[in-house]
Amino acid sequence: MTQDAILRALIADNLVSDPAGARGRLLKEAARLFRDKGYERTTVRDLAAAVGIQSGSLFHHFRTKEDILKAVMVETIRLNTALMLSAMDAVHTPRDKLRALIRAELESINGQTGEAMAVLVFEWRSLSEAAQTEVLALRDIYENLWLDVLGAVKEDGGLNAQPFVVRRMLTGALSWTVTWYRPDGGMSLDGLTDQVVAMMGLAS
Amino acid sequence: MTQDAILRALIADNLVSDPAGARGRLLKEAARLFRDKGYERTTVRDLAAAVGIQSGSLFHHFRTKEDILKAVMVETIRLNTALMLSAMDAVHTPRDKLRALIRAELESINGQTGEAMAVLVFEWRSLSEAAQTEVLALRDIYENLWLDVLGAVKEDGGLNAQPFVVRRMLTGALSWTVTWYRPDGGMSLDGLTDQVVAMMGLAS
DNA sequence: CGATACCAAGCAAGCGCTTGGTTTGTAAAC
DNA sequence: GTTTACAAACCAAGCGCTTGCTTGGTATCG
Repeated sequence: MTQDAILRALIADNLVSDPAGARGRLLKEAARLFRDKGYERTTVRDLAAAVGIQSGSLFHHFRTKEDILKAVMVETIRLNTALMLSAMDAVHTPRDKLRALIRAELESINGQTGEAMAVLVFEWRSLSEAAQTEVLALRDIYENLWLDVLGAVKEDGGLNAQPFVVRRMLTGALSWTVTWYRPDGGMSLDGLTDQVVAMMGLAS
Repeated sequence: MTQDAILRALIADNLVSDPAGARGRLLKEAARLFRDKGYERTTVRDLAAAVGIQSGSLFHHFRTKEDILKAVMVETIRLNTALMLSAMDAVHTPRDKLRALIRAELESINGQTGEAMAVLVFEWRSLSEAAQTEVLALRDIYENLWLDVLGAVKEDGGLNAQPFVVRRMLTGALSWTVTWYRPDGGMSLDGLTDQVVAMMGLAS
């Protein structure tokens, strides 16, 4: 399945909003504003202006401002979990799977969904505790996938550290690329993936 | 020099505030509040209450709320640069120096100055651009130290990736520990350092 | 006596969100 | 094939509250 096909399937199942629709457009603008200015500094008036409506009209689509933040996060996790599962199907050795995971996460962070992924990392604390719990449950599938693959690579002798520590280190390292990596610079996403693999002493 | 001696020297030079004084106590509380609730969600009333004064009285010590954030960041960088330079003096091979840097940064993040370090990472965008530029200049010494050591390790054959990429990956990975690592859990700071070194395929 | 540290009170601006009413799209009823 | 019905989408206005910060005055202490 292509990335577009995956997106369309999720839209059909009502798991993510169509970016062409009013709700989807709002979420896209919200992700951009939340990343650029932070959730707290972004006002409902900013959000409304970004999609060309009055601030009060926002509350026809979302109950609260926080619901918008939560929707950005939930839909991003859903999309990226699907993309990641699909990327895994294409390869078969543990090391290839690890590379595929790294590559897929770098693409999430620095590609189309990058704005929303940055929000997921940096605006986490702006969610109420109740919402955090909800969103966390969605991340479990995603995280267990990583741990399984890292465990297999370790079995294989390609890793000396503990999988759960490595996963957390990679979460930080890969998320952080959003602050410095520019896809249109001198290094491609594949090149960046190579660097991460090389850093782990897993030359391919 | 012990860590305490370094701190005292900096206080004497007026480069960081004495934690016993009014200003130092406020900065300590500010770091804690900014980390726990975020800069925007922390009000000047919160800050004042934390040190037991009226909100208006804050502005006798700091011109603006942003000045408090900036002071937290500046003093933290000064202290940690000094600690890191000192840690480097104790060892001599490139690999030992790298380990010392990793260990020192983990200690900055998860030890005494952890609250302020988390603020440095997560509240960066809350600084005005002018203040960001100022603070960035201070980080240069610190960062060049890393690049020199990583370059030497690469020369040594202990590294396959590019030093500047590795430094950025490590920045992310080590900063991120603040979200999950607990010093009072099952793993010591030295153990965590071991894991990072092992992950890089640099078993010691 | 003068500087330093603080308090009590409150201002102007901006915030999330509500309200009551109008437009727009759609589909059944005649 | 026009009319009627009705919900969804939106606007204009503004409420109640919180925000960072100011002001004028009062303790405290070398």
